[in-house]
Amino acid sequence: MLEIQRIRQEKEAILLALAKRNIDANQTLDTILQTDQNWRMAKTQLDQVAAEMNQLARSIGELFKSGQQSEANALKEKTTVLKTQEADLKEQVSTLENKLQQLLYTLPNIPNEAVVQGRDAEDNQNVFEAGSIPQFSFTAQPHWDLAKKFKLIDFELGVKVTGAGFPFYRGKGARLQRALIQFFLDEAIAAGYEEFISPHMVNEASGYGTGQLPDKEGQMYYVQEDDFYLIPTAEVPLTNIYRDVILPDANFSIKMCGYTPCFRREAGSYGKDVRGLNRLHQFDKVEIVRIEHPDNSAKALDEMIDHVKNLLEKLELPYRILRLCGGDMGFASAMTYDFEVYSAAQEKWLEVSSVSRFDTFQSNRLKLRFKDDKKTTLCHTLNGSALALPRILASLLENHQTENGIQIPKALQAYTGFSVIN
RNA sequence: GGUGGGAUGGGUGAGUGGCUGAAACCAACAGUUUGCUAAACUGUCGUACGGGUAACUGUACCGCGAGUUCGAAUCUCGCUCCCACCGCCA
Repeated sequence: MLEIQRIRQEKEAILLALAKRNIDANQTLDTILQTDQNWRMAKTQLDQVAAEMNQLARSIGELFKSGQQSEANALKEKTTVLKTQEADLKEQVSTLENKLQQLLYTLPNIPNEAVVQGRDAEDNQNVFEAGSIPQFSFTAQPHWDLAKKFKLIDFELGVKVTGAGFPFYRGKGARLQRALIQFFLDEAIAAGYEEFISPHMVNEASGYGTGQLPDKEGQMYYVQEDDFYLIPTAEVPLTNIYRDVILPDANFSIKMCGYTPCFRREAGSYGKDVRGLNRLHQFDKVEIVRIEHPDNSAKALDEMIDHVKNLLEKLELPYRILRLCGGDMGFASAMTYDFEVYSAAQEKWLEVSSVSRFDTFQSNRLKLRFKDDKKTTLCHTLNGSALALPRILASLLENHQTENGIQIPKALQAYTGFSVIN
């Protein structure tokens, strides 16, 4: 959520920045500013009336105490008019406040200067590539065939027990999965992130805090009976640890990580790239989250990128990094780097990580601030996948397949306990 | 699920209608004292929004929402959450 003060002061700049998302926010911003102005006017009036009421009430109290009944009663009469005025103004103020809040909630974050305008994934900038794409002397198989052949994943069983997009991992597939989680967590911990095991369901306030609500309402699984949402990413519980928190000084750098399953309804995306592990309703992910001083968030983002790079290199996977264009960025993000791994058998790039800075967009919703001298200032938040499992698994299977089975990368072998799947 | 208790500032906790934005203590911060540390003493010490260049000032907030009243942390109603015990379950 953008700060209203900022919209007041830098409307033009915001407009320009939002244009990178292909959004013409001119009208929305005008409505916001108009509503804000009306709100302020009503608020000022309300404050004045309230001050008058307080004054009167005090006088009446004193009169009663000194036994001046009739004078007190006379003053009482005066309050009736003020009371209706106050009620009126209160109504106005809260209506305007709600309206403003709604407007602000639906406005996405403004992209960083480095982000280019663009419509969709086509316009993303390729900023880095590493690793070599394997050449096979045989016909490479896609992971869903390999998974079946080696009994690693059972999609049909998942359909039977739950539904599409909820696979079973079994045997070496399950162990590989667990090994990856452990590997990712160990790497994150070594990089200074504190591990958390978090709830897998969150309340509504948390959904709003990180921006999933109201924007992605229909994309989360919802437990009506208790009003809980199944988390779509560990970002939600981890970042919300710091909802309504004021850090005592400006000297902080909070690094958290956590493994959780992630639940996504993926409504509307049926039929597209959903084969095998490419898109699931439940998947596993290790997330890294940072809360930083505004001056430090650019550096933090770089560190996170290096961290993910390092993971992919240890897994010996060819990958590239894209800086997302305005149109392809998430609602809350100011700048996002996507990591894509090349899948040799599918012959396409698969997104395995998304690393973003949110600047003050989340912290403004979260009311996450720090004290700087006397002032309270909004923190910056960042997060990234490090990493999401299914497509990593898919590309491990596809890229590391040989005629004698699937080779496990060295760095993982200590975790799996086996070096080949055959 | 049943019964009972509770929700006040960073923490503990007082406060049953006006003098309470809120005692006291602890923590924190600044200073004085001190050979150092400690102790002692003094002061500061919530958040948000509005107005003002500023000093400052107004308003709101004692879980949330309504209500009673000239006036509510305090009274009434509804809700939420927490704790304890019992039951059930892992």
